[in-house]
Amino acid sequence: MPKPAKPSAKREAILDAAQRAFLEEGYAATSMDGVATGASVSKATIYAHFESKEQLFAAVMHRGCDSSFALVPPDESADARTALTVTAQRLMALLMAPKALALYRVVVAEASRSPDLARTYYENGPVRGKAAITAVIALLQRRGELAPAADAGTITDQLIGMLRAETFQRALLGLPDGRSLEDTIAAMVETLVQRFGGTAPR
Amino acid sequence: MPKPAKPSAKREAILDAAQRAFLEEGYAATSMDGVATGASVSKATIYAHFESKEQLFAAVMHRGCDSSFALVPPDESADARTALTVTAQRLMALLMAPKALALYRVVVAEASRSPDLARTYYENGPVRGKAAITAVIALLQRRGELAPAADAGTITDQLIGMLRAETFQRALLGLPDGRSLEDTIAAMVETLVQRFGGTAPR
DNA sequence: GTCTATAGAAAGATAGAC
DNA sequence: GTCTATCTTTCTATAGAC
Repeated sequence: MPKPAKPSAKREAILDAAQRAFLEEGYAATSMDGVATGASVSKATIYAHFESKEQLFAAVMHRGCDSSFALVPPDESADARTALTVTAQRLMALLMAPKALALYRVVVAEASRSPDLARTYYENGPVRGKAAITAVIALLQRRGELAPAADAGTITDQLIGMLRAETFQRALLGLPDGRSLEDTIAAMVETLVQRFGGTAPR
Repeated sequence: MPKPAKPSAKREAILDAAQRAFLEEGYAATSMDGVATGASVSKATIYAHFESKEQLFAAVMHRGCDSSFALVPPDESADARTALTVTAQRLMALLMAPKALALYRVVVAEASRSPDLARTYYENGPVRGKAAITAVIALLQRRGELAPAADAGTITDQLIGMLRAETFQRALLGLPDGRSLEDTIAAMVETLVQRFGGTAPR
């Protein structure tokens, strides 16, 4: 009966070691022996808690997708440029965290073999992140700082897209930084403000 | 002496089967037995041509990165909106091809263990693609259809970023399409034209 | 639940005949 | 170069004692 998700010291150690291994090596290259050693536990103990390697992977990854993407909204009084800049900085801090990058790599790699995982990741990561940013954009629109020329969701997609263009992709591939993150953010803010700026200085 | 890259029927069959396997299963989950079967060849024959699984992987993937990303430029006479739209459509056709997606997944997954591969991919894919699009942007700037407010490289990054935002990410994760590609392209074109449009109608 | 020990299958790589 | 057969290691998973 390896079902109950009761917290237990060994169980947590197994999950932690497994997460480290799966994120670093990927699913196929991770061995149960390695996880056992990493958790200072015998292999049999792992199988007392999890039915199979596949289920251990699912448990670990779904847990990783939940531990969440809290995007703190900018101060209400901030003007458009400030709000967009702060939002961008916080989003990039989330996306560029080593663990977030590793999680993304594994989810993408296993997407075809673990569709549930891909969906869970998407709903908890990108979808939540987009919702948080859309709220910021919508607020700026209501205040007349951004024109309602396009709906908030579209603007948000463009914002996120422009941010992930260079820096994120290079990080994902393990390549050294190209242009600076600050420059990318500033260019993005400028484009959105010039495009959708309402009453703001022109 | 498994070095000479002499073309040979069996050698090509091995490379083809290996490519199929690596792109579908990933590096670790691909077995040499599977490749041998897929190529209708014995395992020993593979080792007569390639020193190890790792070298076979490198050969296959580098070949895949070369077989290239030719981005045909739009007609010289096209105006900004048309040129940007056509360029976007052609770029997305390249990025969304199933093989291109599979290649990207594997390169990302193995980036930390195969830095050379990541670099090769980046130079042959994203870098070439960006160069091609930057040339288009620069031409539009010289013709006065786009303002030189930002350098062509920055505009190109924003263009690519906005395109890859939603559709590409969902495809990468194997999720069904969200908003339509046409809408994404149209919104991107509008943003860039409104932001950088020079003498064009405003 | 937790361990040691091991079963049983599959992996990467090679020997040797042709 | 190409094959069959095999070596050796490593893997997932389990049996059985405690």
